[in-house]
Amino acid sequence: MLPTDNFDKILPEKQQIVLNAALTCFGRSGYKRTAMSEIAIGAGISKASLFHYFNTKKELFIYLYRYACDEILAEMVAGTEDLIECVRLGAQIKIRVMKKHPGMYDFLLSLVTETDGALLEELKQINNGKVERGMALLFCNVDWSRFREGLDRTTAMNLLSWVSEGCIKKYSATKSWNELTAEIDRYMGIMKNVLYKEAYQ
Amino acid sequence: MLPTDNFDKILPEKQQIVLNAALTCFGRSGYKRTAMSEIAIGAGISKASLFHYFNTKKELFIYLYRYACDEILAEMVAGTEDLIECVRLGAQIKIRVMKKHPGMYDFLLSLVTETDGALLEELKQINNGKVERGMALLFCNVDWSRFREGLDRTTAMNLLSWVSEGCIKKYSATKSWNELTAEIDRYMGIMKNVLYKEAYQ
DNA sequence: ATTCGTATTGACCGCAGCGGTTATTGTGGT
DNA sequence: ACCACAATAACCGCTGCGGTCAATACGAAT
Repeated sequence: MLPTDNFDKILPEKQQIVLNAALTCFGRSGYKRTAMSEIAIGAGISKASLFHYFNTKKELFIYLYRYACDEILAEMVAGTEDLIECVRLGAQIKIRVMKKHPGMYDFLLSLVTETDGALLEELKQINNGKVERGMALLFCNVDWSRFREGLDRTTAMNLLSWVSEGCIKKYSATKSWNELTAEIDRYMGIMKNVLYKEAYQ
Repeated sequence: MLPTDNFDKILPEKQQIVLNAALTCFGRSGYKRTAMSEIAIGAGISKASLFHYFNTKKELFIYLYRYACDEILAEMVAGTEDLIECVRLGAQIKIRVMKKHPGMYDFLLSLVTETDGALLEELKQINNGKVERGMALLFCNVDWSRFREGLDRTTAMNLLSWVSEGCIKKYSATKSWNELTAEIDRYMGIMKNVLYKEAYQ
C-alpha cells in the first residue's frame, strides 16, 4: 500500500478541501507550529481521518509541496520581450493559482522562513530547481533596452514586482479576482510611462 | 510596588536588550505562539529573571505596546505639501525606529494579524487612536493637485507606499541604514517623474 | 572577613495541547 | 443479515508552556 493510498481514494472535491485547509494552516504558521487538529477542523473532518489519509504530519507536508510545485509548473508559460507584460503574466499565474488554491501562494512563501533544516533538505530533493527554471523561462526573452537611460534592470524589476505584489496583497483578501486583474493592468500601464522609452510606451 | 518596578530598576542598556528581544519574538510569532523562555534566551537572561521583571507574559506584552507607541509618537513630525517628501519622511521615521529597535516595526505590524480578542481590546484602550492621529499629521498638508491628470490620490498613495515598503523590506535585513536611505531617495526620485506634473518635478 | 539585602537562577510543578493509535461506530453494497 | 471499510471519539505518552520558589551569587557596608 502506497503512503497516501487512502487519500487518493476519496472524492476529489474532498481532496481539494483537505489540501486547501492544510495549505492555509501551514502557510500561516509554518511546519512545526501547525497542528494536525487545526487542519482537520479547517477541513471539517476528524483528526483521526486526517491521519487515516496521511500517516504522518511530515508526509502531508511533503505531499503538499510536491502538489504545489506541480500545480505551479503546470501554469508556467514563456515570457515575451516586454518586461511589464511578463510581470503581468506572472501576476496572472499567481491569480490563477490563488483562485484554485487560496493559501498555496502563502504556503510557498512561508518556506522562505522555514527553519527545520532536515525538512528543507527533503524539499530541495523534490523540487530540484524546477520551479526556479520555470520562473527564469518567464523572463528569459526580455528586451532590456526598452528602458529609459539610467534605469538598470534591478531597479526596474524591483519597482514592478513591488507594485505587482502590493496590488495582489491588497486584493487577495477580497478574492474579487477580476477586479484585481484590472487593477494590475491599470498600475502596469502607469509604470510603463515611468520605465520605458517613449518609443515603447 | 508597581507592576514593572523590578524592570525599571535595572540598567537601561539591559532594558534595551530585553525589550528588543521581546519585540523581535512577539513580532515574529505573535502573542500566543511566543514563549517567555524564547525571549529570555534572546536577551541572554534566565526565564526566572524575565518573570522577575514582568510578573506575567501579558504584562510584558502590554508594556511593549505602550513603549512602542511612545517611541513612535516621539518621532512623529508634521508633513509638507509634497506627498513624496512625506512618504520619504515616513520612511525615515521607520528607519530611525528600526535603528534603535530592530523588531519594533514588525511587532506593530504583527498586531494586524493578532487574533486574541481580549488582548486587542486592552491595546485599543492604551493607544486610543494616538498613533493614527500622528500618521494623519504626516499627510494633512499634502497638495494633491501636483499629480498628473487622471491620477487619483489612492493610486498615488498605493504606489508610493508599495515602493517605500518594498525598499525597506529589502534592506532592513542588511541593516545598512545609510544605503537604505539613499535607495529610498533614488526610488522616490524616479516616482516623481511618474506621478507629478512636469512643473513640480 | 563577615554580614546582609537583593539580583539572579536552576530546578521544579501542573497543565494544555501535540502527534499518533485504537476500539468502536456508522454506512453502502450484496 | 452480513461484510468490508470509511470515519471518529476517546485515549496515550510526551513535550513544552506559564509561572513559582528555594538556593545561590554578588556588591556594599562594617
